[in-house]
Amino acid sequence: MNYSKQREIIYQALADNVVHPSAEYIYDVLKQANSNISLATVYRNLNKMAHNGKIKKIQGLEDKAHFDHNTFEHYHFICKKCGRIFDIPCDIAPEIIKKTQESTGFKIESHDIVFSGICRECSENER
Amino acid sequence: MNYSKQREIIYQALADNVVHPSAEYIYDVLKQANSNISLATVYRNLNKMAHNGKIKKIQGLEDKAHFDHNTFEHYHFICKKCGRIFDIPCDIAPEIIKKTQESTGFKIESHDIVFSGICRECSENER
DNA sequence: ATTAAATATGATAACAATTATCAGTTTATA
DNA sequence: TATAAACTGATAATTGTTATCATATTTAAT
Repeated sequence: MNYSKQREIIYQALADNVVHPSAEYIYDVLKQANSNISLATVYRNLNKMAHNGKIKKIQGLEDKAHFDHNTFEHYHFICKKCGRIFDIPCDIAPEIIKKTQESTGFKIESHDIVFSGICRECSENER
Repeated sequence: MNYSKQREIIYQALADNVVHPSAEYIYDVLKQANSNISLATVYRNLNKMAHNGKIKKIQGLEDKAHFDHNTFEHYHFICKKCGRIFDIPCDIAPEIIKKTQESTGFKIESHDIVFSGICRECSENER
């Protein structure tokens, strides 16, 4: 894999961003920053980086994929009301994985946990 | 929700099936069984049944959704080689949920865990 | 049984997210 | 600096899924 300027700015846009953006969102951000990047390039590089573990791809309840530059082990919560995605720190999973691997004989290389429900803010706004 | 013949045969096709089929797969099965069912009807009813808890929708690693008539709590493993989806029984999750709910204040309504890697069979075939 | 309202259907058009294509450009390497 | 490999922008194509709509089926009330 060669160096590429576009991959660099895509990663930066992802890392600078508080939320967990979609490919389209990153594309819009970069467009507004006067880059003449192509949407295909955004998809290509996000997938490439997700593939080799530089970033994480979040594919869960929704129709489109989201990305996360945080690669330390954590999970996600999607709010059904506002659609926001929150990080969920978690340390119980290693047990599950070990247990599962032993009982099934499967080689587990990755795993994802996606919770969904109503976030606190939306829950409070409800009444 | 009214009774419907089509929903009945869709559920049967799902329940009779060993694998975790996609909507398209169920459609093909029913087509070959001489039903003149429509693909839209398959999608409509799978989603409806998933919505009211009669079946489970698996949305995870792949590009398309899969369905499962097993509604007891369990998770899934997707083999990166053969693409098959396996059930993973699991009883640790309730702890995670309680913990997460307490620490975040989020109301968790559902969750999904998708493991991926290489299944035993593919692992053995590798050498 | 007959009717009327609600719900479901098949066929297909529309849609949104993503990927493939391809000619031209950039990067790494010899 | 020449060459091959990798990357890019523009956009066409693909894929999974949903919307539309005229017709048919189901349900409940007469």
